[in-house]
Amino acid sequence: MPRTGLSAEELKQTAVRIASARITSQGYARLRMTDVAAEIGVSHAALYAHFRDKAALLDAVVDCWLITARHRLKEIAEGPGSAEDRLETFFVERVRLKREGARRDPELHEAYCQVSDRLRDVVTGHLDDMQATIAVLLRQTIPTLADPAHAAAVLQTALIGFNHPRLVRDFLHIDDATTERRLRDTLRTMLRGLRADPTA
Amino acid sequence: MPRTGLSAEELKQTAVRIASARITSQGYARLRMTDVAAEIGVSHAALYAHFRDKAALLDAVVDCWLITARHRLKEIAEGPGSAEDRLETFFVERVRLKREGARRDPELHEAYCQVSDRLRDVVTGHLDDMQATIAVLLRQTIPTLADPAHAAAVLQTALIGFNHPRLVRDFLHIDDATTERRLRDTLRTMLRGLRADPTA
DNA sequence: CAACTTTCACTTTCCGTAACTTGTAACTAA
DNA sequence: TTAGTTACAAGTTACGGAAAGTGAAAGTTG
Repeated sequence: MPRTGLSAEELKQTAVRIASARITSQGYARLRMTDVAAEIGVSHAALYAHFRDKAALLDAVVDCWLITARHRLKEIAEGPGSAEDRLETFFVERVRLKREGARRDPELHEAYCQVSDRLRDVVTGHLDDMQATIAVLLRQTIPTLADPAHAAAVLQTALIGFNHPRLVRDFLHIDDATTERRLRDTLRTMLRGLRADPTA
Repeated sequence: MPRTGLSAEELKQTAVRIASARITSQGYARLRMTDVAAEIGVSHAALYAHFRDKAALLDAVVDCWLITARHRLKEIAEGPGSAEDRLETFFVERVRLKREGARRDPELHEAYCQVSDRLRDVVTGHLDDMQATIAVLLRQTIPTLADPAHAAAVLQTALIGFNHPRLVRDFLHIDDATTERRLRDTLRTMLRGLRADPTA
């Protein structure tokens, strides 16, 4: 039993929780391993037994949020309703979650932007997962699609303006209804295009 | 006749040229009114007779480049070939110009990003002009379109990942051929979608 | 009198230095 | 022997004062 009374997993989760709270209250730029460690009651060096480096702690913080989002979006993708409705709801909800997150907690969103900018595994893995889900939904929506994976990639490209973390932040000044309307217009136009030529 | 021997317009253009060169050689962040003025051979305060403030000089620098791009793109839009070919070439060339600019002169591109981030008139005006041109090309490409202006806006949204100054810079690591292929795929999917339902 | 310069107040940046932070290795305690 | 701590080097940030920059107004020059 470790001297802290916490298992390795418990200590990791405590560190993530504390780091997350400190980012929210003091800003992304002021996150210190020394502060997190002090709040747990260990030396800062002890954290390196659990996280490879500071960036790994940040990854873990962001991953916590991405996991929550993934679960919510998986529920939608696998829930009731037509494939096309689920696909549309998936995209709308994904944007809504992101905008809400960026608005409610801009510093945690900045952490996400930083991790995303550096193409860290937690984010690229998340994007791969999302894209795979979109491909599945596309195949269900347009069964004649020759290459659903390619179509998913093109669709993601067309919707990057709604989903890219930095653009999400930059476009928060545009109201939710307008954003959602444009998202639906763009998505529907893409789907009609994919349907019109499923071999492309 | 002014003491510098330059007309007001000549002095402005000299200032823009010098500022542009200094941004390129020393970086956007190190542009100083005092340096530009010294290079012209006037006091820094004399520049304020020609530019409202430093931001206005920056606007003029960026506008210089935007005007060049606009001319090139207008040539394409009004040149030979089918409307659809012109439309596609317009988008491909626009992206090519931006990527080339960002690659060849990253500091001037940063100036553009800053001016764009602040939603300065020179950039919003440029975007309006581009969108109007796109609407014209769309009407020629799909004459049944109920609202070409709206369709142009939706199309711009779908292609923002290729055109947004900061994303242009971030995606330079992706090779030109891949970028162009994805751009054409996305554009063609959108056009098929617009054609499939021109009232949307 | 137009086109400058000089001067000024305020703001921003630079710079040297001290303090802090990160990550590692040796050491210690339970 | 695991789970820490301490000490350290190298790197980064904070800070205060000096220097420089911005923009406006008064003054000067051709």
